[in-house]
Amino acid sequence: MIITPIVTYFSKYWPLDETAIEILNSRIVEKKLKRKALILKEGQECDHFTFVVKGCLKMYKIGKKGNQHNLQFATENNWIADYGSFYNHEPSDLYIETLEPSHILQIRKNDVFHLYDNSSLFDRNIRIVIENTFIEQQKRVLQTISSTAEERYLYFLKKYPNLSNRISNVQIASYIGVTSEFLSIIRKRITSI
Amino acid sequence: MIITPIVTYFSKYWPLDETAIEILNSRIVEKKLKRKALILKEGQECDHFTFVVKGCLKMYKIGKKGNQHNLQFATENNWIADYGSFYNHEPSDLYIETLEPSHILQIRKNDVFHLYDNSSLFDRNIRIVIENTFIEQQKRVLQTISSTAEERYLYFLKKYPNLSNRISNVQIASYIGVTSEFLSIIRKRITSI
DNA sequence: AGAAAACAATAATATAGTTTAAGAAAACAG
DNA sequence: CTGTTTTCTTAAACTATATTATTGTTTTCT
Repeated sequence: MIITPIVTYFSKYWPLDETAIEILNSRIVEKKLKRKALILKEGQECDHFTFVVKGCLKMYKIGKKGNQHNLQFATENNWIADYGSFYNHEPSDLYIETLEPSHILQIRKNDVFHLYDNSSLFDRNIRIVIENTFIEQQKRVLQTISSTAEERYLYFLKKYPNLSNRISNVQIASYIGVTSEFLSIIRKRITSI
Repeated sequence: MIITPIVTYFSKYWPLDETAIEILNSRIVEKKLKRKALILKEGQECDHFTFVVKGCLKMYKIGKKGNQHNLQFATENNWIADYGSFYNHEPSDLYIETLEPSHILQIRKNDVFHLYDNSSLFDRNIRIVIENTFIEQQKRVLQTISSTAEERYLYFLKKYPNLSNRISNVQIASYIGVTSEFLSIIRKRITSI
């Protein structure tokens, strides 16, 4: 079944029952995307939750000077969405784009609400997903206001060891909030110790 | 009734019914605190949601060098809690402290879950509170990785005009992620234009 | 009211991070 | 497989921010 990866994912928390699986299965949209495909653009409303089966995506904002600032990455078994735009029905100021050819499963907004209403299991699981994202982000705020770029980089390596072998340093630099040139300097400093 | 401020607050979203009000009223803890009172310390589990009736609180982390980093302020009609510690039942690495003599209402963890189970209205309202905090924080992450200190300060002034007249620049500096000396320089630069 | 603590401004010096430019290596697309 | 794009590194000059120290002012506590 197409939704098996999601069922497996939720089995860690509140395993879906027959009913929930059936509803979910009838409302999922499967997509295979090539590299650099956009699934959300600034100005659009984020009207879907995306689950990554295979591949890698980034969510970013474009700043005044035209440079990208990465807010989040998502790889296998991660969820990605601009929850602010989604829940407040507002246009997003973010982009979501594949960094690799990717296989994703999406649930459209209407279907998310339908699932909330028809299965408290789905509701609880999604809440956990959002809570975890929230907690991650809180740590990140604290880190960005209290650590140096080098500390942020080392933390990133420790926290996402597989990611850092998979995406370019340009993307990592944009995530930790420095230029890629400065990340080069940091990397040199670290390896030369 | 003690909980009137909370009832009024929720009336903006999903107004509580008789039942919900009664349950809530029986499980609220009222506190009057003086300045510099701690309601959460590093190492403790955050086992309460706090609603500010009157006064001002800050939530912060203490960094390696002993300096405070403000994550959030809460004034009248704001909620404050370390949701990460609360939901994952983990010790917090944050402090929550009054900046002024304050009047607060607290709901202990057990009671929060009891309320979730017994009133879907309460459940929905709290979810909205957390969602909003989450969305705020997402904006903040983007800002810290993409803006200068001066931009962050101007944004803070615009966003929290009453707060900035009420708390010291030391606190604001700690929130936007600069030293108070550098904030002085920024302020001079701004007013001299 | 008076002592103690916290605050705000300033300046000099030091460090962290950006910008621009350029070239070599690696990855990608047709 | 080859031309094109992206990535990584380096360096010099520049800008943003931290650190330390000093001083006068305001706020808080008793």
